[in-house]
Amino acid sequence: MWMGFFIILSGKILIMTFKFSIMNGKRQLIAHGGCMFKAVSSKLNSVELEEAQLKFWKEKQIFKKSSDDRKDRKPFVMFEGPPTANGLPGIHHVIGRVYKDMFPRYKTMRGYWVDRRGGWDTHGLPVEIEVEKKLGFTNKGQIEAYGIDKFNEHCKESAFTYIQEWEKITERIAYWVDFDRAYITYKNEYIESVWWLLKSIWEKELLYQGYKVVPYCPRCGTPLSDHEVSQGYADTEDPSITVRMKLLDEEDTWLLVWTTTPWTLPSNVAVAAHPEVDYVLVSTEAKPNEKYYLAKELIPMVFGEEPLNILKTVKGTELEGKRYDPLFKFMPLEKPAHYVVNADYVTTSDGTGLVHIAPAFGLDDMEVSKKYDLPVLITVKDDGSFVDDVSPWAGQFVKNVDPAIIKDLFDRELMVKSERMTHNYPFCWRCKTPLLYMARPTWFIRTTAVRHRLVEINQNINWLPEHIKTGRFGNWLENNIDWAIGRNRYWATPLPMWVCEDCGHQHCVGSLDELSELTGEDQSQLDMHRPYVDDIHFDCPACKNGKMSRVPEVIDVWFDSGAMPVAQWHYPFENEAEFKKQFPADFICEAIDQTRGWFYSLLAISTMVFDSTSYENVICYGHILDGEGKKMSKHVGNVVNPWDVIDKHGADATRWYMYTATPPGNSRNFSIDLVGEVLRTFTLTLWNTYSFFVTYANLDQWKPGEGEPALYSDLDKWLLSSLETLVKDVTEAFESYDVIGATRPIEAFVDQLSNWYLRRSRRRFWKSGADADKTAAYETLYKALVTLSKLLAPTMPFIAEELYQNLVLSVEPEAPESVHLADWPSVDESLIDAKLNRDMNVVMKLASLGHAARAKSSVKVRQPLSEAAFAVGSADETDIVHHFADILQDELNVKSVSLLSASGDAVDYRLNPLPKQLGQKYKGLSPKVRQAILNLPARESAEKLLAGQSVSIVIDGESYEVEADEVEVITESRAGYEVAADGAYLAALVTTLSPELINEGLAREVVRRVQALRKDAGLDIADRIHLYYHASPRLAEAIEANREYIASETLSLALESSAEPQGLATAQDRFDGEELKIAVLKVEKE
RNA sequence: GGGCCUUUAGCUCAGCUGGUUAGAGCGCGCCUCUGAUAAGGGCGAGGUCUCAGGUUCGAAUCCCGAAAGGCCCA
Repeated sequence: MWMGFFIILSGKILIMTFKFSIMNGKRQLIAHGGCMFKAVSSKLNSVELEEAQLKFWKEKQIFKKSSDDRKDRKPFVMFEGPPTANGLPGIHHVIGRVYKDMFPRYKTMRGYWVDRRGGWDTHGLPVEIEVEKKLGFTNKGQIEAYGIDKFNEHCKESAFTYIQEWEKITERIAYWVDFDRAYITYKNEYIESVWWLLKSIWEKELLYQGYKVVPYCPRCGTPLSDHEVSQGYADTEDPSITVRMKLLDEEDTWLLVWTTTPWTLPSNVAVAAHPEVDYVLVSTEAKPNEKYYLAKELIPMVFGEEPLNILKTVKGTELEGKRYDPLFKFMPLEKPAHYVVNADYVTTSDGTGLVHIAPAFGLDDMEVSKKYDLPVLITVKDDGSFVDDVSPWAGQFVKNVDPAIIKDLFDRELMVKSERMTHNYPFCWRCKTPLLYMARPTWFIRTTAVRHRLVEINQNINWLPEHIKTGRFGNWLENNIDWAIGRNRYWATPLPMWVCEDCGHQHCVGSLDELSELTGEDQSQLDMHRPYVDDIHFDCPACKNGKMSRVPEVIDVWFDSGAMPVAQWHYPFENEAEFKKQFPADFICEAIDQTRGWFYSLLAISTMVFDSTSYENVICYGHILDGEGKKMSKHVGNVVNPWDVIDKHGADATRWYMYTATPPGNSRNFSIDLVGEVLRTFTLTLWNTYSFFVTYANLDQWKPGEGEPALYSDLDKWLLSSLETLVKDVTEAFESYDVIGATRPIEAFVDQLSNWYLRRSRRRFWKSGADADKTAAYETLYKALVTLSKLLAPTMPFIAEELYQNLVLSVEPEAPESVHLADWPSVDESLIDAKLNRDMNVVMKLASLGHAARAKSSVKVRQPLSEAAFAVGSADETDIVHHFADILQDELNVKSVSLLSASGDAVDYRLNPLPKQLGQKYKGLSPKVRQAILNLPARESAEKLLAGQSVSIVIDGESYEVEADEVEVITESRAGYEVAADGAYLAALVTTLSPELINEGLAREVVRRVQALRKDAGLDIADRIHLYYHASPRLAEAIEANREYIASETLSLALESSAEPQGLATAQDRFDGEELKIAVLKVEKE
C-alpha cells in the first residue's frame, strides 16, 4: 500500500511517500538479547511509573527493610507530630509529610536506623465539635443529657473518620511511616503515661488550681475556644465612661480612670499606670481645688480645650502604691487592694492612661493581679448575673445594669464623663449573646517556674529558619505565662486530680496501679476516659473520712501530643530501653503555627520532667496559600485537593515543587501549574538524558567497566568535577537540614548535564565502533545518572528508584535491591577541579555569544564558517579559548577559533574600573581614581592589564598603581565583524564564505533532510540504508564533494545519483535555490 | 493593639558580609537548531527592587518610619 502526503518543513514543501507495510513491527529499538538495560521510552508517564514503584516497594517490603531490619544501627530519631484524622488531608498536609520524609531517607542511606513510627492525635474539641454537629447538639447540656459515654464513643470513631484517606495519600506521596505501630492518644497505655507525666509535674509542685479569664457565654454557660470567639466579632455600641477615684493620702486629688465595662467596676481592685509614661497632676481653672492625675498625652482627649493648670509631671513608677477610695465596697477583701500598680500593657491610645483593674474580668488584669497578689473579686455568677453581695443589682444580667451603675456614679459625683462608643466586641457565635471575659477556676502548670530553663534549653535547638529561635519562639518563651491545662469538656485525657469533698485534700494519680491501690479494687481494665474515671472514688488519705472525687476537667490536647516522646512507649511502665534510645529527637518538622502548639508542648513537658529538650533540629515550614497569596479556606473555596495535583503530575514533581519553590520558612503561593513546570523543566530533562543513555548503551551493548579503557576528555573531567562538587554540596546541605541546598543544585546540574554535556557529547555516542573516547563518554554519563539516582532518592523517591533499578541492578544483581537501601555516595575530592569548573562557565558564555553573533549575521548554524575570535576580560582566562577550541568549534560550527589579540585592528578597548575593589582600597578617593582610570590611554593600558601588569595613575600629584584585578578590560569590535558582547566577553565571526564552505553547508542541508526522511519513514536509529538522490547541478557537486560525510552521518551504505529516486520513502524539497529529491531504502541485516 | 516573617519582571524565585549595566526559570513575540527531549540556542518586550526618610564615595542589600499580605498572641 502506498500513501503520499505533504509535510510542511521550515516553510518549504517536502513531498513524501512511503510504504507502511514494511514498517510493521520494526519501529522499536527494543531490546533483543544482550541488552544490558530495560528499554526506556522517551515519553514519561510519571503517574504510571510511580504506581509501579509503589507496587514494587510493597512486594519487596522495602520500607520494612529500610527501617525494621536495621535496628542494630545507630538511631536517627524523628518524631511524627500526630495529625487528627477527622478531616480530609489537604495539600498543606502533603507539604509537611514530604519535608518529614526526606531526612529519614537520607539518614537511612547514611547507615542509620530510623524508626518511623506514626501517630494519631485523637482527642480534643475539633473532634467533639464534629460529633456535636452530627448529633445536632448546640450546647454542653445536650451532651450530658445524651450521655458522656455514648458521646465519647462517637468521638472515638469520629477521630478516625478519614484514616483511610490519610493512609492512602501518605502512601501515594511516599511518606514512609509505620501506621501499624502508630501511637494513638486515646489508648489507655498512652493516657497512663500522660498521667505519669502530670504526676511528675505535680510532685514538683508545678500543677495548681487557679483562676483563668476566659471568653464566656453566660447563656450557654460555657467558655468558648479562641476559634469560636473569632467567629463572632461584631461592631457594637457600649458605654465609654471616665470616673474619678479619690486618693486617700493626698488632699482633693483624684485618679481619672476610663472603662467601657461599667459592670466590672464593683470588682475593681487596683488602677494600673504604665511605668514609663508621663503622668500629670492638673486642675481646671473652673475648679482649681480639684486635682486630677492622668497621662500627659491624653489631656486633650479628656479635657479638650478646657484651660488647665499643670501642677506637676511624674513617671508612672512614681504613682505606684498610691491608695484610693474604691467606688464600690460590696465585696469582702481578703488581701490588700485599691492602690496604683504598674503594668506594661497600659497604652495611651485612648482613655486616661490609668486603667481600671478587675482581675476576674480581664486577661491582663488577671496577670497583673497575680504579680501584685491582689484579691480576685467574683461579682458575677455563671449565668451572667450579679451575686448577692452586689446588693442593689443582685440577680440582674450585668450588661443590663450598666445604665444603673452610671446613674449611681453620677449621683455620687464620681462620674467625670459619660459617652458611648462603637467598637468591635465578641458575641457568642451560636446565640449572639455578648461574651463576658470571666475568671473561671481551672488547673495550671506553673511553666513560669522553669521559664529560664526553657529559654536556656532553646538556645541549643537548631531552628530553621533561624529567626524562629530568638524571634517568634524565643519571645513566646520569654513572655511565658502559666499553662492553663484544664478544659471543661469530655473527649480528652481526664485530669487525674482527686479532691476530698470534706477537707479539700488534693491527690494526683499517676498510674492505674496507684488507682487500684487507692480504691482497693483492680482498676487495670478501667477505660481511662470520662465518664468512667468520674465514677472512681476513694477515701481521703488526709482526713480519712472524706470521699475523694475526680475534678471535672480534662486536659488540653496539646499536652497529649507534647507527651508523645514518653507516651508512645508507655514509658515508664514498659519499653524503657526504647524510650531512652529514641529521646530526644534529632529532627522534627511542622508548620510555623506550631510554635505555640506542639513545639511548645514538647519542650515544656521535657523541660519540666527531664530538664532536657525533646528535639535538636526543627524545620518550621510556612503555609501554602492560593495563587493570589490568600490563605486556603473551605469558605472561600480556594482549597487545592492534593489528588488533583498528584493525579496530574505525580508525587515526585509535587515533592520537588515543595522542596525547591521557596525556603521552608516562607509561605508559598501555590498552583497546580507550578508543579507541571517542575515536570517539564526538571523531571523530563533528567528523564530524556536517562532515556538517551539507555538507548545508545543498548545499541552498543555497553556495560560499565567493560570495553576499551576510558580516555577522559576535558568535557568528561568537567562533568565529573561538577558531579563531585554536587555530591559535596548536597551532602553538606542534608547534614545541615538545608532543604533548598539539598535540591536546587541538583536541578542546576541536570540542566548542565543535559544541555551542555550531552549536547556536546552526542556525536561521541552516535559514532560506530568502540574506542577509548566513547567508553569515557559512557562511563561519565553512567556515573552521573547513577549518582543522581542516589542524590535524588530522598527527595524524588520514585524516579530515583526507576533509574537505580535499571542502571544499577541490571548490571550488578548483588547490589542492594532498592536505591533506598543503597549507600549515599561519597565525595571523591580528587576529581574536583575548581578551575575547570570556572573555565567551562566561560566556555559556555563564549559559545552563547557566538550563537548571538551568528543570529545577528543571519548565517545559520548549519553553514560552517572559517573562524570565530573571542575576547575575555582577564589575564587568567586567556588560555581558555585555545584549551577548549574543539568544543567551541563544534558548538559554533566554525573551522577555527582564536583569541582577539590586542595588536589586531579588529577591536577597540575600554577600561571598566571595578567599584568593589577600588572602593574598598581607596574609599572616598574612589570617584577620582575611577575618573583617572577612564582617562588612561585605553589600548596601551588594556594590553598591560591583560598581560597581568599594573598601570600607573596620578591624582593630585600623587601616583598610584592600579592592579590588573581592579579593572575589567572590555573589548569592543570595529565595523566589519559580526560580534556579540557581554561585559568583557566578546565573540566575533568571520562571515566570508569560500566555495568549500558553501559545499559543506549544502551537504549539511542534505543530511538534515535525509535524517528527517529516515525518522518519518520509521527507521530505527541504527538501520543502514541505501540513499538515492536527484539534485540540481550545484547541489550535486556539493553532495559529491562531501560523499563520505553524508554517508556516515546518514548510515548510508550506498549513495547514488538517480534520475528518479525510489525506495521505502521519498522526499522532494527546494532550498537555497537548489532542488533535491531523495529516496531511502532500508538494508536488511546480513 | 503587640511579636515574628514576607514584599525584586505577567508568574515562581536568586541576588553572599553594601560594590560593574539588578539576574534565572516559566509565560509572551520573533528567529533558529534538532535522529534524546513535552526540549535546546539566540534576540526582544517586561523592573520607580512596595513607599518615604537616613547612613555611605556607593544601598535591592544597613538603619528608622509607613503600607500590603501571612502566622501567632491580645
